[in-house]
Amino acid sequence: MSEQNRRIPRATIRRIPLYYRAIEQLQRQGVQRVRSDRLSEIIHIPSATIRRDFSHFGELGKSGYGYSVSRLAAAFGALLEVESAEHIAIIGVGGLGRALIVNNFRRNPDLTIVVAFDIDPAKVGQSIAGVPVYAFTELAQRLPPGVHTAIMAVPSAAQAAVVPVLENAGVTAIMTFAPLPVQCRPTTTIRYIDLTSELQSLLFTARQREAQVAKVD
Amino acid sequence: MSEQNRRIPRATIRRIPLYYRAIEQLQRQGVQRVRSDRLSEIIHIPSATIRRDFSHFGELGKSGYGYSVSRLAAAFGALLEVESAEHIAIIGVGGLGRALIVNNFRRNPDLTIVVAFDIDPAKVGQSIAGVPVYAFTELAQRLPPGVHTAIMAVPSAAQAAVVPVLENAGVTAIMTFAPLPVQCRPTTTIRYIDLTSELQSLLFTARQREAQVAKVD
DNA sequence: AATTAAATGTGAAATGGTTAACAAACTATT
DNA sequence: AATAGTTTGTTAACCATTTCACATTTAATT
Ligand SMILES: NC(=O)c1ccc[n+]([C@@H]2O[C@H](COP(=O)([O-])OP(=O)(O)OC[C@H]3O[C@@H](n4cnc5c(N)ncnc54)[C@H](O)[C@@H]3O)[C@@H](O)[C@H]2O)c1
Ligand SMILES: NC(=O)c1ccc[n+]([C@@H]2O[C@H](COP(=O)([O-])OP(=O)(O)OC[C@H]3O[C@@H](n4cnc5c(N)ncnc54)[C@H](O)[C@@H]3O)[C@@H](O)[C@H]2O)c1
Repeated sequence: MSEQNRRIPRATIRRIPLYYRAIEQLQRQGVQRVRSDRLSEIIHIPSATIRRDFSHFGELGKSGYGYSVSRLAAAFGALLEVESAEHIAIIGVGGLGRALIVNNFRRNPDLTIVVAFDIDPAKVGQSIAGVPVYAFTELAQRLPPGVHTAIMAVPSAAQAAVVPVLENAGVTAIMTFAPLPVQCRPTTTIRYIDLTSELQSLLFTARQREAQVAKVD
Repeated sequence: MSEQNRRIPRATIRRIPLYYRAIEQLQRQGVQRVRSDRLSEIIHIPSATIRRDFSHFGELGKSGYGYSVSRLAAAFGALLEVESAEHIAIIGVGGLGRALIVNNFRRNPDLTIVVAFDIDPAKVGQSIAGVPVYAFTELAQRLPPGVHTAIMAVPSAAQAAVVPVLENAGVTAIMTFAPLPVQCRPTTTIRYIDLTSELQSLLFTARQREAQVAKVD
C-alpha cells in the first residue's frame, strides 16, 4: 500500500528541491545507492521525514538496500520537470533583477531567464548577459509565447499594477521580492520573498537565544 | 491571565515583521486605533491568528475598542529593537551583495549595512553607496566592533570557509543565499534564503494547480 | 535454500500551528 | 448609572507536520 495517491503536503513540496539537489550531487559523485540516514546527514532533515516524504511519490526504495540514486534522480527530476526548460521573465531590472539575470540559475539548466522588462527608459534596450530588456508597456507584445513564470523585482508600490499585466499575458506563477500582499486571480500562484522580514525574524531569534544563554550563565 | 510568559512559537516570530510593517504604515497614515479584523485585511492573516499572536506579547488591546496603533508600534518596535541600529556586514560583493548594499534596507533605518568584504582584489577598495569593501582576509581587523550580524552572498563552495571566520569575529546571526547546510556553533543562528528552491517549489505548486483545473474542465 | 542483517514504508503518537466560537471586558450611548 | 454593542483574549477543537518504532521486505551470506 502506498501513500502516493494522497495530497502532497505543502511542507513536503518545499523540500523536493532540496532532495533533488542532494541526489544530483550524489549522482555527480558517482554514488550508486544511498540510505535515508545518509541523505539525512547531507541535507539535515531527519531520516524519518525523508522516508515519509519519499513515500508520497511511490515506493522508491528497497528494504535492506536503500535507494538507487539514478531511480531517485529520475523520480525527482520528473517531479520538477527538469527535462523541459522553464522560460522565465524578470520584471524590474534594478539591483536585484540584474543580479538574477546575470546568475540566471546557472546551476539549473532547466530554469532560464529569457526576457526582462522595466519602465525606466535608461534600462530599456539593454541586453544583460544576453537577456533583452524591453519596455514594460510592451509586455503583452514582447513576452515570448510559453512564458508562464515571472520574477518581480520592482518597488512595492509598482507591484499591484504589474500583476494584472502579467496575468493577462498568460503568467500563472509569480515570485516577488516586494512584500505587500497583492490581489491576484485564483489561478495565479504567488510566492513572496521578504528579505527584510527574514532578517528581522532572524535577529529576533538570535537575540532571544543570546538572552537565554545569558540567563544560564 | 496572559500567554506572555510562554515560549513564542516560531510561526509567530516570523510574523512579527509583518505586523510591525502594517502598524508602521497605519501610524504614517495617522490612524489611531485598529481592530484585528482590519489588520487581517491588510496583511492577509486571519484575525484569530493575529489576536493569538499578539497575546504572546501581553494584553495589548482593549475589548470593544481594538488596539491603539501607537501602543502596538511601541510593543512591536521594542520586540524588533528598532530604536537601536543593527550594524550589518556583507560578505561577497557579487550581483546580489551589491544589490543589498545599494538598497541597504532603506525602509528600515535600524538595519544598516556598514561594511562589506570580498576576496576578489578587483572589488576590494571600492566604496559602494558609501559602504567600504575590504579584503576578506582582513575581516578580523576590519570588522567594526558591535557587528554581530552578517549576510553572506558568496558561492556555495566558499560558504563553509567563511562561517568560522565570522564566528571568530563575533558574528552570531547569519543570513545566507547559498543553500548548502553549513557547520556552525550552537550559539550561531543561521537563516538560509534558497531562491532556487523557492522558485522550484512555486513551479511545482503552480503546475499541480493547473493539472487540477484541467481535470475539473 | 535457509538464515541473518539491514533499511524501507507506515501505523500511531507526539508535537506544532490555526481557527471557530464565546465569556469577559471594555466602550459608547442614553 | 444602566444598557447595548463591540472586540478582545482564550478555550477547545481542529488540522498539519514530525517523529517514533517496528512489521515487513529485501539483500547478502552461509
Ligand atoms: N535589494 C535589496 O536589498 C532588497 C531588500 C529587501 C527588499 N527588496 C525589494 O526587492 C525589490 C527590488 O529591489 P531592487 O533593489 O532591485 O530595487 P531597484 O529600485 O534597484 O529596482 C527596481 C526596478 O524596477 C523598475 N520598475 C519600477 N516600476 C516598474 C514597473 N511598473 N514595471 C517594470 N519595472 C518597474 C525600476 O525602473 C527599477 O529598475 C523591491 O521591491 C525591494 O523593496 C530589495
Ligand atoms: N543571483 C542569483 O540569482 C542567485 C540565485 C540563487 C542563488 N544565488 C546564490 O547567492 C550567492 C551570491 O550570488 P551572486 O549572484 O551575488 O554571486 P556572484 O558570483 O556574483 O558573487 C559572489 C561574490 O563572492 C565573492 N567571494 C567568493 N568567495 C569569497 C570569500 N571566501 N569571501 C568573500 N567573498 C567571496 C566573489 O568574489 C564574488 O564577488 C551564491 O551563493 C549564489 O549561489 C544567487
